[in-house]
Amino acid sequence: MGRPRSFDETAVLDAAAAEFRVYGFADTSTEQLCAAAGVRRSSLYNAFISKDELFVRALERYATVFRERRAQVVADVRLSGAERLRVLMEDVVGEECAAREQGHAAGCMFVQTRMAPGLRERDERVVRILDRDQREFLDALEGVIRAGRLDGSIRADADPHEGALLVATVISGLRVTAQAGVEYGLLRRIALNGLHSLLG
Amino acid sequence: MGRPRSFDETAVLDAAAAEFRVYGFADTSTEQLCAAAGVRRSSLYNAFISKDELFVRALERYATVFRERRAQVVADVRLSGAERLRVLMEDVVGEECAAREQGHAAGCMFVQTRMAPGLRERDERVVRILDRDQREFLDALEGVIRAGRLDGSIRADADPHEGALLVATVISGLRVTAQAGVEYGLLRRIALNGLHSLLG
DNA sequence: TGCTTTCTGTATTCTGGAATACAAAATGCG
DNA sequence: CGCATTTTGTATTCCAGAATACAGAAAGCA
Repeated sequence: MGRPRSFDETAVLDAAAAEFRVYGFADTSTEQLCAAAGVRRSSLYNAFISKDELFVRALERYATVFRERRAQVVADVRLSGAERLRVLMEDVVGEECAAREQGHAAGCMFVQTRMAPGLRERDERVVRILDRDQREFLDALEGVIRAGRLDGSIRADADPHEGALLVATVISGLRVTAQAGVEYGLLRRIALNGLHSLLG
Repeated sequence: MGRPRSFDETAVLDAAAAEFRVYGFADTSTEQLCAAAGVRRSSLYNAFISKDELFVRALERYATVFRERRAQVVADVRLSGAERLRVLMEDVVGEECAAREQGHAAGCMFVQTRMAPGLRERDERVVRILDRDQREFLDALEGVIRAGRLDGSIRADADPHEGALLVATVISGLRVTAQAGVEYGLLRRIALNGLHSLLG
């Protein structure tokens, strides 16, 4: 059946996503992608058709990785609703700070892409992925907030839909603020203060 | 003295900033800039040396416009501290929603630029502008929060420095969330909920 | 040992868009 | 008017980086 692939397709997608989320689509060259993934250009173009196509697939991959990580926390019934929210925030802050230690910012493919109209127009799949992920995330958050209201860890007068949007907003904000070089502890407190209307 | 400029330099910078903040540096072509500013390419290159140079100057301009708008609100002693914060949020939400009516998103040159490492590296002035503006904004916010604590409109236990960073974070988050097409009233409530730890 | 497919490596083409070059008309000023 | 400088308009150059081409070597499998 011919020589098999010597590289792992999803590993390449992960590497590509890691580059894209930091430098954005336009400022990531194909050779940069090759270097990051440890794959020759010919192989890259053979496996994925073009830079655009690779981007879409990397975005898909990025979305599923995130979804799974989130699902872990969201479904963790050992934690109260409030605790689950805190862990989610913790993850974001940790990720950003860890990335900063390595020199560059973590970035976020969603934030990057959402702020780039050109990218969204280039391929309708991009919009679909973004929208689907956003909706799923908000739904999950709503569930957590409802759970928190039941177990008493979240204010009873908190609107789940509104609360979910607030959490998402604060997370996006943190990703931007983190670029300015705010230290870990402070960033963490900001995150919690942002959710004050939920956590009381 | 030769033929004078037929266009207003700052008007061009405003137009350029308007394009950049929506489409970002890479996805804004020079002819797009010419069209937006109503100026021929030759004139553009004559007045501003290059696209890079134009970007830096547009960013500078963008910063001063924002600074002045903010200063208006921040210095308005007729309003309580809390009210001033509310007006600042209101402005952001209004701007984003107004832009959406016109089809495209408002975007934000600061958010765009801060999330683009390539852009920051291209010119040290970019970093300087970003940092200076951020510091100024945070200082102004700190002042407002202190004032609010004195006039009783803001919780006495709110830390000014932390609070300022929270406001800035929520604003950045709103700019991202707004891209997802959240309606005005909801966005407004999110903004206020984000400041709950300050406003009580 | 063939057959097939992927890999390595390098060289080449293609292309969008930034930047330059002029020539000629326009405009203000002394 | 004559000088200086900016505009208009088009045509051209230039370049980074995406994409293609292709010739072998490598690797699996029947």
